Amino acid sequence: MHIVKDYDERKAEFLDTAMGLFLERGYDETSVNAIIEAVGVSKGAFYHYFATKEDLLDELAARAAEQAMALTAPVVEDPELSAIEKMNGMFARTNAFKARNRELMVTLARVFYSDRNALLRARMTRRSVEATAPALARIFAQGNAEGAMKVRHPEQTAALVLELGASVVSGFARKLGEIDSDPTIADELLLSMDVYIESVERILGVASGSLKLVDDSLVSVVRAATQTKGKKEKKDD
Amino acid sequence: MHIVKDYDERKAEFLDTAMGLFLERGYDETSVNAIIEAVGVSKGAFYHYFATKEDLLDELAARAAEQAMALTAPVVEDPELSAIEKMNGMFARTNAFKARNRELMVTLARVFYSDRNALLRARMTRRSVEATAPALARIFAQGNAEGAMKVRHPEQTAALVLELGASVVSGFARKLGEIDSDPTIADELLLSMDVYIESVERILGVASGSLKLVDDSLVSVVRAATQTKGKKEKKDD
DNA sequence: ATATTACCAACCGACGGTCGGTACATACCA
DNA sequence: TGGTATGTACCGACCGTCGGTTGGTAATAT
Repeated sequence: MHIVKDYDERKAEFLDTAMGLFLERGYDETSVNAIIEAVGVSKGAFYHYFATKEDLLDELAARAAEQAMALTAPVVEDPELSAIEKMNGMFARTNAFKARNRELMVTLARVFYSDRNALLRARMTRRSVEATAPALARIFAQGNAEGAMKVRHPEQTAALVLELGASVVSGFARKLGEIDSDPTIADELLLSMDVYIESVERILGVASGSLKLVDDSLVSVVRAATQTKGKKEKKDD
Repeated sequence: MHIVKDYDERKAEFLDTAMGLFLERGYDETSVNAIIEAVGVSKGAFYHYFATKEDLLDELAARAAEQAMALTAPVVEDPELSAIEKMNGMFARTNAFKARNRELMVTLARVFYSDRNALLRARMTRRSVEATAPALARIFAQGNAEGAMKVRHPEQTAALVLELGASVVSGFARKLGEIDSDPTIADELLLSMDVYIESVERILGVASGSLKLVDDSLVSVVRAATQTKGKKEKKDD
């Protein structure tokens, strides 16, 4: 038997399947054999498309970063919006996306939870910081010009804010994983989020309360995640 | 042949040797076989002391965090000092340590440079944040009481500041690794450091310029690192 | 003498990756 | 229209190495 497919189609098939498995079981714990079995092809086919297993991981991270960019591009490029409106718009868009893809987000939280996925996480964070920082820096510069922000070094600050966001998400997810059935954890998580927002406001020198980075939809995702985790007591191995 | 050593002594031997190899070649790229060969013992001996390879990594991270704590403890516990003095004292001590152990620091920068060491990095960061955050939170509370700081949630903010520091160091090290022989890179690194300090000042609500987190000794370490990197063009395989 | 600890080294299954070869699509020539 | 040449998608047995296991032995303590 010998099924032949279009190059891009097959490649996407590998990428999608691998992403699913990585989210499920982690990068290290997902073998190339598992991937080719899931796709239904041979080992040779895999190495026809990717030089190494890590190469696939890289392409995955790049793709994710691209998609994240595409999500916020319309807001970032809108000349009508003020810097603060752009920031709020960016977060509103990503929050809406998170709410729309609740299950994916809860699963993705797991990736960020476990150190198992440290490599996957590092790659994804780096790629998305690199992709997003320039646009964010431009927003900061605009904010300075508008008098709404006081950012002395937009580029460095943009990277810093994004890295900080990744750290917060990481700690966030860790809490999600560590709890067993603590109903108050959701509030604690939202508190962490608050601290992050206030910190960003202070870093940028914007008025307190002007950044609206959390909305009801994100809150509901958090609650859904905590409830999901609370329900299943020890379903894992 | 059968060499018997004291438990703690042999264990420390494993830890030290493994640390050296991890710093040199990375965690994943250092096999258990390489470790036992370097120590000069059998595989059974290794697994007599550590349940898994990751277990060793954990103990390594814990030990590093402990050492970092011990370094700053005298300052943190000094009742004579103000909160800001404590912070400056903590950094001064760690900077002095870095200056004293220049080579180790340059090597350590490599660990933070490459994604190869993502797991090692994640573990070390997590451990040291966990170990340091409570003390830092107490300093923040003290700063609030003294009227020098405005930190609404000391514990969460402490964790955030430490995570941010780790991110900055990470980006820092990446730059060190990416350059080939750019003499201006040192200035760029110090600028990043400046942005970090100013960000922390803003997050804590302290007066601008009151935090002295960088001194000449750290600057000299940075310069040494950039020069070292600049000299050896492509010695690595 | 016996139990416990410290260590040995052969061995295991699974892993990431390689390689010589095969099925298939397309293009060119008759 | 049929034959053949060429590049590419794919196959699957195989390789060395990995983390980890096991059954045992030498040293020490009781």
